[in-house]
Amino acid sequence: MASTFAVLADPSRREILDLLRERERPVGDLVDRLTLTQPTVSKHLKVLREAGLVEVRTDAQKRWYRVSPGPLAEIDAWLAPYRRMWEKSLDALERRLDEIEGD
Amino acid sequence: MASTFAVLADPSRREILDLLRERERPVGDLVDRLTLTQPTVSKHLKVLREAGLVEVRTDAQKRWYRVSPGPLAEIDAWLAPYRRMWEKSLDALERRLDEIEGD
DNA sequence: CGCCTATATGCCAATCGAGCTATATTGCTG
DNA sequence: CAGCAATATAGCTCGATTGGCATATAGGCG
Repeated sequence: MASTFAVLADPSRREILDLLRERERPVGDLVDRLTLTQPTVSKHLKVLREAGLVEVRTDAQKRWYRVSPGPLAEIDAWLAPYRRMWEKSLDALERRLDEIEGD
Repeated sequence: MASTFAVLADPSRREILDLLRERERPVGDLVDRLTLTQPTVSKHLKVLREAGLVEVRTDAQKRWYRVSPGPLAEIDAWLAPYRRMWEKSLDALERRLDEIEGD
């Protein structure tokens, strides 16, 4: 998991993931939707691939990329022990709102 | 949320958060537990503070740091739409295991 | 006030990462 | 095979970031 956070730290890569979450896409499709050159997009895809966050399928010259969510599940697991902390805060917020509503 | 991932990308900072998750701690306590110098730890704490991931309480010369989980909840929200993707995979895995068990 | 403790800040060196342009590679098609 | 389309790689630059050492600041204490 070590480097998954580092991979997700880049906004362009998160944007790519968000696009691939909708559907599988070839590289050119991503280039059209981002304000980055094709080589830059390919480089980000390589990083995402090596981190296990996307997978490729070859179809003639096209490479169809799709999300591979495994590492995201590990991030989720890292978050788990913190989750109760903000749930507690949210509960407190809810109670406050209930109080106000009660007035 | 933009930069929260970048802040979490550094392993030292994640380690600091993990230590603070157990309990509130003064800076010197963190320095003792990490292989970093005091100025470096203070610098990481500054980054965490500015990202809203920790809060400080002053007590004479000591500064007690604790986790402030708000930004983590935002990470969790970003993950949400992906969650069904790996839950689906886990479900498939479970079904496979059930099949094997059924043999 | 002088000194000690605890923490923060300034400055520097080294490294890393993102983006670009130019070029290589791979596969189809006439 | 020539040529086009789609993608990948190489090489470069610039800016950001990490970590350390030295030093400043702030708060007790004798």
